[in-house]
Amino acid sequence: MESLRSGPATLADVAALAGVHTSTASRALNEGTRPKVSRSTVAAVLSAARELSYRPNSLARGLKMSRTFTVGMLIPDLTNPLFPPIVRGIEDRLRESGWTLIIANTDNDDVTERSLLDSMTARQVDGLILATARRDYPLLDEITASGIPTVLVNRTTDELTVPAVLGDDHSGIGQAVRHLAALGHTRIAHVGGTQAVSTGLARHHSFISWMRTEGLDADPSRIIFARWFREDRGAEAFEELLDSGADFSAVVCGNDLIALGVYHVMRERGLRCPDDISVVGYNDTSFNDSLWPPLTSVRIPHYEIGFRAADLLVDAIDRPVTAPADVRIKPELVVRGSTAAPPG
Amino acid sequence: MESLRSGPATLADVAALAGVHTSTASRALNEGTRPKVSRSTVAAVLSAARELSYRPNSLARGLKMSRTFTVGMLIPDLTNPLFPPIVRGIEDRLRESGWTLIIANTDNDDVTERSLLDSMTARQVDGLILATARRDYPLLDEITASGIPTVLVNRTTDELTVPAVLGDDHSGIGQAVRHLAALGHTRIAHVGGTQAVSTGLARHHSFISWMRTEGLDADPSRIIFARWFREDRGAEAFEELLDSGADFSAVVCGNDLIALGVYHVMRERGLRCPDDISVVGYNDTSFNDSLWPPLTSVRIPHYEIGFRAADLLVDAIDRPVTAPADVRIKPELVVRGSTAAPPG
DNA sequence: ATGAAAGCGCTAACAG
DNA sequence: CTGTTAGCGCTTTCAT
Repeated sequence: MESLRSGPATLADVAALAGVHTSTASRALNEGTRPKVSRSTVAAVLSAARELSYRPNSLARGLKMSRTFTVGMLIPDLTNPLFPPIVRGIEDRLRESGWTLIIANTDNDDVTERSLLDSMTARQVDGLILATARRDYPLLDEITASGIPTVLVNRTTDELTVPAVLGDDHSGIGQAVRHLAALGHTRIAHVGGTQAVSTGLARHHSFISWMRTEGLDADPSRIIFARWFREDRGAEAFEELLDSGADFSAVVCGNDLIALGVYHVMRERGLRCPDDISVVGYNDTSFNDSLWPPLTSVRIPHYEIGFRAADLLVDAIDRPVTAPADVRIKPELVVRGSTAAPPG
Repeated sequence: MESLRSGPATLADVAALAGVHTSTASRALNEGTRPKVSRSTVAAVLSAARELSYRPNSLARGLKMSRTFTVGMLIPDLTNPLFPPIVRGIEDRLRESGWTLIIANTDNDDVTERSLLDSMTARQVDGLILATARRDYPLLDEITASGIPTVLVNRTTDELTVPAVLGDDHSGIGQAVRHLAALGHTRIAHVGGTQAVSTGLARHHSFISWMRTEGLDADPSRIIFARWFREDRGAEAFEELLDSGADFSAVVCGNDLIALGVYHVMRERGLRCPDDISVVGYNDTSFNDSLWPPLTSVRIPHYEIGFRAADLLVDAIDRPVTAPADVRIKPELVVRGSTAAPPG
């Protein structure tokens, strides 16, 4: 029953084989319009479609319906272990509804980001998920102005014009600080991440706030920021902290990579973890329990964050306008070998 | 100069503003056909396009040209740290030529894989990059039959019907074995990965071959396979090897995750690395130098592998048929603290 | 319940 | 060099 046409079967082929008009075939094939077609014709069309292994051309369909069932996602860099689970969560949720994801890496470059955005809108994506937000994020205004449904993930902006799905940093840092306090630490340091990004700021503020709650002194001399969420930047900052003569028995890090930097510096300087200094990471990205000592860290359910973000987006696309509300997912402290009672 | 139409500007809008016909506008906008249009008209069209921030609708264009400038990629699981750098390499190369990548995770499930493939062909992808190949991979026949240009990456099949870009496992394992031999090891074990995948088999065969080349005994009792490239499977296999009473002073692992499993078991059993047993990993995925001891591993240039694969694919799409030739990228042994001279 | 006809936005012959 | 015409494959009024 091979047709002579080259290439995959089209709706016209199916219609011809079923002996009906293309419009009827279309109605029979689509869930929504199927009731308008007689049972017998539906059967005929469906069997014709199966026989020809018909797959609707989503380009044609998208052109007609001005809906592509495609979502674009911008991330800083996929090789940051933070993002793959988020992406998986998004993909899995999107696939449930038959949507496809296009991701692209911006490498934190504004020009790249804008050009990628252009290419995505040219591809008529139905929605956008951005993991690239900085606290000050002018690009977002243009995007919202364009009316394309958008959800932020993992990070948010200072002005909340768009819904975001994030880890609850206040809760996470609280668990870290309380854990250390319970072990008997009173002089706790913080090596934070860049304050240009919402997570860096939130963890920093939460640190101060929880220290006070615990009745501890959030001494500014024990707080320092890595210039970026990277191991080398973390090492740099921690060295500076040590060299400043700051006096502490534990460190809460802005993320795991910063904690790795702290590990390196400690090893170099002959400081033992946790004997001399306890260390807590953040995110609990892979491999923490293969480190030595295994790193105590605040585990963020990244997969779920992605999943919820996609959920929100699909909603936003279906429903025109909903008020932008953030979703904050609760993290959980995973205690491992890098934290113990303070020395002495 | 805002038009009354809602939504983004179309070619017709640009043509109207420039005072020419759409076809002329189209010719002026496209590099290839631009020479057919007078200098002045080109200028008028271009300026009109800029004024309206015109972006060609790639759906319409794709429908017309039956070319979408989109490539589909299938991977087992993005959260395996092996894949992000490959994906980055592919994306970066693709972007150079204005192509977009769609990736999807199969979780090693055949049914999922087929359905994802369907959805990609429905989206009219111009080419496919597969990181999901097993040595026996019937799906590939259907794909090649469909005529869609395809490149394999990281793994290949037994029958080579399609070009593949891979790490040179023979070279990599050779470097590992020679390194250990040079340190004085003679009784070297191998905890390989699954033999259902080309890399598992190639590394295993290369191990035997290089042992012989070095004049060492590739004793089968020192060779065992993890059921999968995972830490728990690696631990499982290594325990079995130890329990079998095999006698060795070094282990070459099928990949880093298996090596992590080996680390865990050694720690549990009070074996010291490298004092009692030297360990070599494979792939050199992130974090190896944050482990303790830092893991000696064969570094595969994954980014470059992805880049070359995309290169090959773009070529294959432009040029109808080229003979399928594999590209094998040379890896490099990174020596760290997990390897040393044998005890005694 | 089905067919006819129009059109999404674009490019590609084919005139002129 | 430019305009006319047609059509990619699909959905969707509008008739019937």
